Amino acid sequence: MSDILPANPAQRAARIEFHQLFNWFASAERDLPWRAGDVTPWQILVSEFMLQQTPVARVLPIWPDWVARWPTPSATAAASQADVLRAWGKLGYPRRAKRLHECATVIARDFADVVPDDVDVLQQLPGIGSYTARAVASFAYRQAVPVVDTNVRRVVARAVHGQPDPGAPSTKRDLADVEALLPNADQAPRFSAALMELGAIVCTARSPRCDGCPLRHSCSWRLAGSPPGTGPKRPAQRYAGTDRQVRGRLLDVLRDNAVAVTRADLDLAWPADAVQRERALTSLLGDGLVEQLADGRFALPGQDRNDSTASR
DNA sequence: TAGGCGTGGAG
DNA sequence: TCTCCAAGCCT
Repeated sequence: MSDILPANPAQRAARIEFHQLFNWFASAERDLPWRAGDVTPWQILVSEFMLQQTPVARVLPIWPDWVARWPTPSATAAASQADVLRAWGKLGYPRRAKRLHECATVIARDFADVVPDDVDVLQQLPGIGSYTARAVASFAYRQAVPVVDTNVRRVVARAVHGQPDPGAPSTKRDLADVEALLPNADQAPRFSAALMELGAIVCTARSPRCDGCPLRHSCSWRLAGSPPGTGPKRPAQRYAGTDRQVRGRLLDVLRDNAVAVTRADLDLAWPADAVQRERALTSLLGDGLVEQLADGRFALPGQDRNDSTASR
């Protein structure tokens, strides 16, 4: 059927076997709750925030409770930052939670509580970059825009370009690559979802399951004999002992305490290195993820100061 | 544009 | 144990 070929005949040279891909997706698609039919654009946006650099398995237990508690931008905006940061829990990169809250505030205030459907408008919102803007436009609003995440980049690198791994990210080139593959309007969102799914569960970074790949007969990388990659692009990002770990420890203390804590409480979270601890705390204050009260204690921003020593 | 930013599971 | 990596964004 021509309707699932690339819209431009010249682009058909790009070797993605659409029928195979769609057929595979029809049976292999994971039953993820944010893909259900009654999910709103805002709730899809929430899932995209959570999925930024965080595996599906970790988002799965958080998202349903979150969207039940705060179903709309205005409901989210009405919550305190402290409540949002606690609900975010240990998903990681808590700045995302703060930006999600800011994003909700802007949408409630400036967009009548309706998530914008324009990629360029979306991308101006806090915490929304190229990928997230396009994911919302495509998955929530069914637009035929390219959606490029790390999975798509990897699948295209292999299936189309015959490379074991994607090159350095280049938004412009990556978008052009996927644009050239995109089927016509109706099929585009499902195509993007299928490509991402393929990258997530078959064409994986570490040990691709090529035997079960719907593109195995046309994949350029496969046809080239699956030459090995050259290792990670970005040098191993260590975690143990870094400021990020210290920030995580400090924030963990604050999440666990309903009342403001003292500096001594924070010292216990990272006793070994006072200099590093102070640096981490300063950066958290700078990021607006922690605030210091007039009495010197520390709390999550907007937290109730329901403590005996609080003057009021 | 390179590097900072959490966390934990898999190999 | 240790390394890699997971639906990125921001400066």
